[in-house]
Amino acid sequence: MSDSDTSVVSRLRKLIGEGAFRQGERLGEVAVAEQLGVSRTPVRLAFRTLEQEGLLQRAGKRGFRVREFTEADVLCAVEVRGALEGLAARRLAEQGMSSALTAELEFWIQKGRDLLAKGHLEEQDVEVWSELNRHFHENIVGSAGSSVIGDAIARNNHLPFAAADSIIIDSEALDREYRKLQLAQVQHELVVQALRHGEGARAEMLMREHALIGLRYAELLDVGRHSPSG
Amino acid sequence: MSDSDTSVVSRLRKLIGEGAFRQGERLGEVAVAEQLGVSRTPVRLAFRTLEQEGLLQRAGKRGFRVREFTEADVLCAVEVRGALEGLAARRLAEQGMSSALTAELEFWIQKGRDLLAKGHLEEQDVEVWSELNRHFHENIVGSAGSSVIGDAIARNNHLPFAAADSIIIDSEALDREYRKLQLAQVQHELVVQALRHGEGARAEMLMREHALIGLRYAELLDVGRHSPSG
DNA sequence: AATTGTTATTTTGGATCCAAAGTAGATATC
DNA sequence: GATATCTACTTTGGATCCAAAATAACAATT
Repeated sequence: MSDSDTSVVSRLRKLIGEGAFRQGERLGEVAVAEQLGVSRTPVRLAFRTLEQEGLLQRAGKRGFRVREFTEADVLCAVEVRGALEGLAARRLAEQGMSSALTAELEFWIQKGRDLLAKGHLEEQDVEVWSELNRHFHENIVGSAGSSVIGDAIARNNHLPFAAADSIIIDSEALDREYRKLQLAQVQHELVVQALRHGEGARAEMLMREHALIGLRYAELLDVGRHSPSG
Repeated sequence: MSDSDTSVVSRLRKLIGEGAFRQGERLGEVAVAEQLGVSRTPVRLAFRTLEQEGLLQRAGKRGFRVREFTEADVLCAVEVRGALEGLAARRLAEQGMSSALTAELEFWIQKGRDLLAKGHLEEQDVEVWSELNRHFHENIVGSAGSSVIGDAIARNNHLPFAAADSIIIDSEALDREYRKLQLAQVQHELVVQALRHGEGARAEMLMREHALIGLRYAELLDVGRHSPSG
């Protein structure tokens, strides 16, 4: 039993995310089974899961193929997350935050302040940020009064580029990443501010904008460094 | 081959939607297989699909149980659809509509006008409305530039109460349903108006409000009929 | 009497076998 | 030469068998 099935799912998820298969490539059950060293059964089960996650598509009446993603798909997936997290934030602002939740959010906010306090970013800080960022988002989404929103976000996050913690990649340019995280921190603090004051619309819009930080802010943050054309 | 697998999935989906199983009831593979008259294999495949759809949940390390839905879940699922359809509408307004799409939407709008022109609702009108309503929504969501939004909506719609065409139920009170459809028609027309003028924010909000028509408008439409307390 | 350890039963995961459906290729006929 | 039909091969769906894991029940010991 164990999680051999989950393992096949996650192994395939990883392979697809890494681009081990061509976009649109047809995946045969036997071929994948041999490649992973298991029988057809767990592969068949995994295909159904991955189909629902959106990583595979049915190829006509026979088999599955690797889902193809365009630039527009990536942007859309990020906007979807923004819309859903924004919805969660608005609901949370409208229903009011418990003091426990307020404290929890403040805790992770403070972690962020501490991280950025030293004025620059180091390698090991990346994981710390990823951790606190995840907790921040999960606390908001998880407190929206229903797991439905969180489920929708989780399904969307199966698209490898849509997840909230896929912000950090470039550990070569730590100074640029530092400024990005500074901005993200400000956005986090503003969201909490709006939530505390019950400002639903503002919380929603801030959260939605915050989702775009991984996409649209790169060139902005390079202004004054490399190309001052921005 | 055929769609025996799909059949098991949809049969189970139907059974769950009808409440054939208790909320939170554990489903064993053998029991369900016997009940449906198939072997364990298609049931195992179906469980994975239904888990991703959110109708089943993993029960610890062993088996699945029927997902429990609260009132808050229902409201949230509808709001999620509103948020996603709103996102699609805003994107569509911002990118501009093709003349073909405009014509298509106008066509279904006109169908709605025709349906409501005679001043009352009949039994067979329900299916006609369901058809045009579906086309209206699918055209907007399908033209948002990426299938990601549509996929997210489709996954959300697997929750039996969240789908857009679950508006109509009460064929006993056709006069109330008529007024509801009148309102829906106006909302459809306003959405198209906003889309044509490139009013993204307005299109988004109209679409979002439109999603709530099945939930929050019942008492409103009863005003002046049964209980004038609204 | 309570707790722990062992055993038995239940249930799921994985592998293999068979059947059915689809696709492709070849042959025959027009 | 083109098209249509038939056949062979590929691939997936369903059933069954076996193994492993988890739960439950029972017994033994403290």
